[in-house]
Amino acid sequence: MKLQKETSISLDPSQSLHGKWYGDACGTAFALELVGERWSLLIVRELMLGGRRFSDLRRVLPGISAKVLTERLDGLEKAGVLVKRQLGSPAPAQVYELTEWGYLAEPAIQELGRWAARSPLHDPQLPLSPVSLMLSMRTMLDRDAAKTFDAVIGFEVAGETFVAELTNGELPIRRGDPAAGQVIFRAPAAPVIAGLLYADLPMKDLEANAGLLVEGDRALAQRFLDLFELPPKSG
Amino acid sequence: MKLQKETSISLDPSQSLHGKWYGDACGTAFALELVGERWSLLIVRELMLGGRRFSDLRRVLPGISAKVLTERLDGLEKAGVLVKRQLGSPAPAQVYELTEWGYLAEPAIQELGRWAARSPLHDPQLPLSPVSLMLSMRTMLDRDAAKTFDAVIGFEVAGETFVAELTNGELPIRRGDPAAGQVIFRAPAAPVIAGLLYADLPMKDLEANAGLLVEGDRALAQRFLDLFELPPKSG
DNA sequence: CAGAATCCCATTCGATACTG
DNA sequence: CAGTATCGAATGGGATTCTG
Repeated sequence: MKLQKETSISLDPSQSLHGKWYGDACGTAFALELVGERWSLLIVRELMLGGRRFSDLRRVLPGISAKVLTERLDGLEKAGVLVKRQLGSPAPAQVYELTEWGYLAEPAIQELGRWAARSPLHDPQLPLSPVSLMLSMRTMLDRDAAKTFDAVIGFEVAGETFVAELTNGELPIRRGDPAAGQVIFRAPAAPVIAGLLYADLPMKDLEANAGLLVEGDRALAQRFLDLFELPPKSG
Repeated sequence: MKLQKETSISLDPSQSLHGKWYGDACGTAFALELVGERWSLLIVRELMLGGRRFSDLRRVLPGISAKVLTERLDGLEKAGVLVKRQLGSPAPAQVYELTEWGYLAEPAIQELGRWAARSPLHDPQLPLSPVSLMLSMRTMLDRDAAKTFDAVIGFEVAGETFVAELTNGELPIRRGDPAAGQVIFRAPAAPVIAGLLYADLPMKDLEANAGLLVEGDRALAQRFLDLFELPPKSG
């Protein structure tokens, strides 16, 4: 009798996914139904560059409790935003991964970030996760200036590694070995790189006192860094 | 014992605007700090086409209580998203209006809506406010197809009136007398127009049984309607 | 009618402790 | 490591009432 509907999602639109329904066909309202709870969108953000494990998420979301993380992962899975995958290969482990549709949330996340960054109250000096940093680069890239610029840049930030491949004004980023880059930035924490990108702090200073390490073509590195800037503050 | 926090809002960025802080420099996290609470973003949405009064907001946000609306308006004012203005001209009244920066949230709201509309779970048949409808048109407009098409369209939806002026693939919308349009759509409720735009229901049917009224150049009307479509469902 | 103030219950949060 | 279980405290928000 109660086959899948119970265990999966009720498609009855009068039923909320989490009990609080705006009763509104507006896509924005529905989006809030899906990811409007505290922490949800930040979890999606952290998965945006590839699947992560439970403990990874706890680590990069300072302050989230195991209980809430469990609840949110459940909700997001029911909403079709992510899937939980069992990896049994080397050691048994489970990974949470965005669905195809989940990945499509990136523009929304970016627009929210771009907007908030223009608030006079925004403080860019706070801690930042490696993924946030990498995504912010996609948001803040000056695409026009980048059109005539190809480069492969490696990153190692707080132990996580990425490769960014600038081509045609696009900046795909994947997890991978940074040694593949013409330039490699290594930093013990994301805000160091953020200072470089957005506060225009000199490489040398950060190398001297913030643990930054820049390997490879330094001129290319600087040209790359100049492609990024925060949107102007409003008000 | 703990007096200071509750009596006022601190602008110290290490202090939350509403007591729950993500402690994250990521713009998205800060956006959620500002508008992440239940109802907040929908209030912003409803103000997107111009200031509204307390009771207007209560009417178009079915289910919000006076208490919560008051709290959210307070919070949004402190966050710099909106301002409360006293109009004393004809009758004393107060209007909530977005700040310049508040208006800049439209792309974020639209991207969220566009994303959610692609969910297989989204039901476009629910109630819809007039403002949601008008904003959705800006989201779902096929800008390429619209580039070669100029038109002025009037709307009267559930008693609210708007003028949309299609030019250069842009669709500015303001409140105003719909009689200014070459075509005027009148409908008792927003979903009627939504059916026209997104479900491709025939004008004639809706005129016959949903209270739709189309005045003016009907061929132009149909051409205009053809410019809109929902994004493809994902998954 | 606009909105502040109060009451009150259900929900939610986050910390800690515990389990396979 | 990947979660459950539990519990006290805080918050959410609906209903109602009060003020101008």
